[in-house]
Amino acid sequence: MARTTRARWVEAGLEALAQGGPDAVRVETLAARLGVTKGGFYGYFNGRPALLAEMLDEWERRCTREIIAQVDAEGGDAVERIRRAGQLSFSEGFHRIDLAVRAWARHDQSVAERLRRIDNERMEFLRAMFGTFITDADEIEARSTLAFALAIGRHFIVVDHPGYTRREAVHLAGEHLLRPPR
Amino acid sequence: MARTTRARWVEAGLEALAQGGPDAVRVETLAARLGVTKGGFYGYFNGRPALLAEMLDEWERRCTREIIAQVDAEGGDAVERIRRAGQLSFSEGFHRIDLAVRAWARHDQSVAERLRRIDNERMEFLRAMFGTFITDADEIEARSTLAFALAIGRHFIVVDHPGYTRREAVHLAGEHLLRPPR
DNA sequence: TTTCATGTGTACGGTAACGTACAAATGAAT
DNA sequence: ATTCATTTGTACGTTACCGTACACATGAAA
Repeated sequence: MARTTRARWVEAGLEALAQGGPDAVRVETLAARLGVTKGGFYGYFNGRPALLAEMLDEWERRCTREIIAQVDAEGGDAVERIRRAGQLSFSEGFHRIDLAVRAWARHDQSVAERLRRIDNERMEFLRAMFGTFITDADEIEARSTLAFALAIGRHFIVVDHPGYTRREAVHLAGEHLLRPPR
Repeated sequence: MARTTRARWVEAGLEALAQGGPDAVRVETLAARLGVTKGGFYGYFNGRPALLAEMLDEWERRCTREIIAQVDAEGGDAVERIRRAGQLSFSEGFHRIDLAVRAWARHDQSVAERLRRIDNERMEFLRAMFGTFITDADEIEARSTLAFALAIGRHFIVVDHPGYTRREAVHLAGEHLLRPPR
């Protein structure tokens, strides 16, 4: 029967990770959420660490394939593609897991290495896009770094923007980066 | 004898927080690190949650007072002050706790509220500084947001900057924000 | 229908914490 | 030196979790 269950453990794990960080990924807690006991778990996974590893595999897979392919598919000009990449890479549903992985990477070396691969890909994409309307290498690097930092940082900053909604403020910041060079 | 011990529990707690997040703040672990048992702990604190609360009090105190006062004391022109504020607010030793608190705030409402107070103060400071050489309100908000995002985001991004050191890349990004408006 | 593999529940033992109670140590005041 | 308050160590009960063992259920194949 329900042999889909393996993927469901991973899915539940990612959900728990997004909500409460890696320490919230507890075998028995997940089991309860799935409406089963942990009985079956150890048939699928070689212990909790194995689940965590598979969760990261799954997350990495989602980031790598889906995002960039989707942006390339839709096309558009440089500015349009940067906007889309930003919107996709850090859209709801993705970013919750993403941010949890980032926090996790800060005190786990092996997670940090996986994240480096993902981040390098995204950064390359940003450089390529900025490179379509900026020639100066320093400026490409500066704007790419700022764009990435904005995409991530905004979720870790808890601040009011009097006179603006949060969305507006972030939008202004994004537009600032997309202005043509002088 | 050692009646300073209360502050030492808080200090050890902040250290553990910086290294491993709030879940690493365990009474018995801290005790071991302090070379005592947890015997005395419950004389000072009304349980683990009370320690966490006091840790946040202490962190908040340090952020609020020390940083801005120090910047105001040293003076300098606008650009100089922004640089100093950035360097101080997010300097080694401070930022480790800071980043842990940010990650924590993402799944704890009460922590998020404390962080909001701190972040609002810092953001006000950034706006004031940018306001000394920029008049357009939108641009002030955009640059302040980007500056803050850069200060925080850079620690959550794991990326290589081919041709640049990490430091250089961040520096380029910072300088980009400090350029005079057109 | 019987057989069989597989997934699941139950039960167990182990570990790491929390928090409490109380006795022992220890520094300071008289 | 004796007393006292404070701090600390030890012991205990409790909870939450890990991982293992094994019996039971159940759907698919013979």
